[in-house]
Amino acid sequence: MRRDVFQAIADPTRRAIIGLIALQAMTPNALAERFDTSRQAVSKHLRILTECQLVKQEVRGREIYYQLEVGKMKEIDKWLEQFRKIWENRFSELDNVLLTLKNRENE
Amino acid sequence: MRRDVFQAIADPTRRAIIGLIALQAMTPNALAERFDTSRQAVSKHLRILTECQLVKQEVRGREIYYQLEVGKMKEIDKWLEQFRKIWENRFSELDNVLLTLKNRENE
DNA sequence: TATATTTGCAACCAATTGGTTTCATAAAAT
DNA sequence: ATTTTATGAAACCAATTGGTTGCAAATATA
Repeated sequence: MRRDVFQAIADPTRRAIIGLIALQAMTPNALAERFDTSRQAVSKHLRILTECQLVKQEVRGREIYYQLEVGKMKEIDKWLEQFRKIWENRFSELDNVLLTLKNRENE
Repeated sequence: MRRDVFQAIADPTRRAIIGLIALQAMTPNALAERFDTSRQAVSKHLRILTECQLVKQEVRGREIYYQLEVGKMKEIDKWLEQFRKIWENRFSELDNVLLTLKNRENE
């Protein structure tokens, strides 16, 4: 079964869960209240997030607090790095095109 | 049908395609040679990438050159922004512990 | 003109996904 | 001691996914 960060963040509910537990640890029940699905569905999402180490658990009695493993998010950032270089350079490329067009007008 | 950037980058083959056409525009045939799947499979990936505007086409005779719409990648970057703040401020280490403790107090 | 090349699309298929309901277990509350 | 609460896991299901093969259309080449 493929379990990586990219597959994990593909689902909108999971992205929302990530957004919530990034701010503070939450239990499955507390999370489920925020969504329009069953607690069990949220539990399955948490299992997926756990499997790709995006989330860690802290057991407290019968409750389990889930919290984001923020560092894992860097994996996405790392992959984005190569494109960030490009889109930052795009500005100068665009500028060059505009300059060329402007120069042609002046001839 | 859900078509967003996050779903698009979930597939490893699509991520590889994105990586390739980020550097230079390529035809479906040229792309297919780089992978262990059929041209049609690559074509389907390109369709998905097109549908979420991650890719633009340039028709040249019977060939179609696909190129990355780099700006669209910023959407991922934008989503990551909120977490970048956390991991850069080493917020994840100490303060999340404090948040958890605060959470306990509130019960 | 006839043939080869490049491509997208439709039909089909097995595997995966995200959801459900039902159940068992463990901890807290009564 | 009994009941309530919190949770994960299993069985099931419809929809989606990523792949295939077999077209048809359009462009290039002989």
